Amino acid sequence: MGKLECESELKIDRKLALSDAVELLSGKWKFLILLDLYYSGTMRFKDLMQTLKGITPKVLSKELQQLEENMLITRTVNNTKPVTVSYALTEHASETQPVINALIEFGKKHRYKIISK
Amino acid sequence: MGKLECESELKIDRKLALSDAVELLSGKWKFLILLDLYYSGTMRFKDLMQTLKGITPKVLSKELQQLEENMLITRTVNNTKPVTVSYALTEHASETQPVINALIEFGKKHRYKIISK
DNA sequence: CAGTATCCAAAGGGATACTG
DNA sequence: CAGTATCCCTTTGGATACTG
Repeated sequence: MGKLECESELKIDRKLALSDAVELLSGKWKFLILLDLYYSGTMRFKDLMQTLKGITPKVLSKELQQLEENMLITRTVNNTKPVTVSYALTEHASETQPVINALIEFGKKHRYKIISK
Repeated sequence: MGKLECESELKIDRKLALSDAVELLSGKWKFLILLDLYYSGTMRFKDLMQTLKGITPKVLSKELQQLEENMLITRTVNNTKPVTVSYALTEHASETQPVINALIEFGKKHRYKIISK
C-alpha cells in the first residue's frame, strides 16, 4: 500500500481467481465433457466415451473424478443390472457456462481469422 | 443426417471451436500473461518476469512465442541499448477478454463456494 | 457396463547456468 | 536486457488388456 509499484488488491484478487479457474478447468477434455453434459443433461459413462471421440476409459474416468471433486458434476449409481452410472452437472457448474460460451465464440472467431488470411 | 443419433452440425461446430480455443490458450501461464497485458498495455520481458511470480525465463519465452504464433500478442524490438523488447496485445486478442472475465468470475464464485461449506 | 491396471511416450514446466 | 542451453522431474494422456 502506498508504493507505486504495488499492485492493487483488486488486481491480485483477479489474478488469483484466474489462476484458480485455470487450474480447475485445465486439461484437454474437461470443457468438452461439460459441454456434452449441457447438451444432454445426464449421460452415462459409455455415452461420454462415444461423444468424446478419442478419449480412453482411463482418461475419462480421471477427468470425471476431478470434475466431481471440484463439485462441477455429480455421479449417480443406478439400480440396474448391470449397474449403470449417470453423470450430471451440478448447479455450481452453471457458473462455467459463460466461460464455455466465451471460449466457443473465441474459437470461432479465431478460426475465421486464420482462414481469411 | 436423418439419423436420430446424429449430432447437429451446430453442435459439432461448437465442439470444434471449443477444442480450438482450449488448445490455443492451454497452459499454466497464458491467461495470466494476457491479463497482465490488459492491465499494462505494453510490457517488457523483465516486467512480465516480475509480475508473473514464479515463472522462469525459458517458460516465459516459450509462452510468448506461442501467443505470438497465434496472433494474440506482438513482439517489438526497441532501438535502445541494451536492446529492449516490448510485448503488447493484438486487436484479435480482445476476443479473449470475455473468456478471461468469465474465468475470473468463475474463480471468485468457486472460491466463495469452497470457503462457505 | 463402468471402470481399473499396466506400460509408456510426449509434453509441461522448474532450476541453473550461460550468451549476444 | 532478453533471452537460450542443459538437465531433469512430474504430469498428461494414449494403448492395451483386464475385472466385478
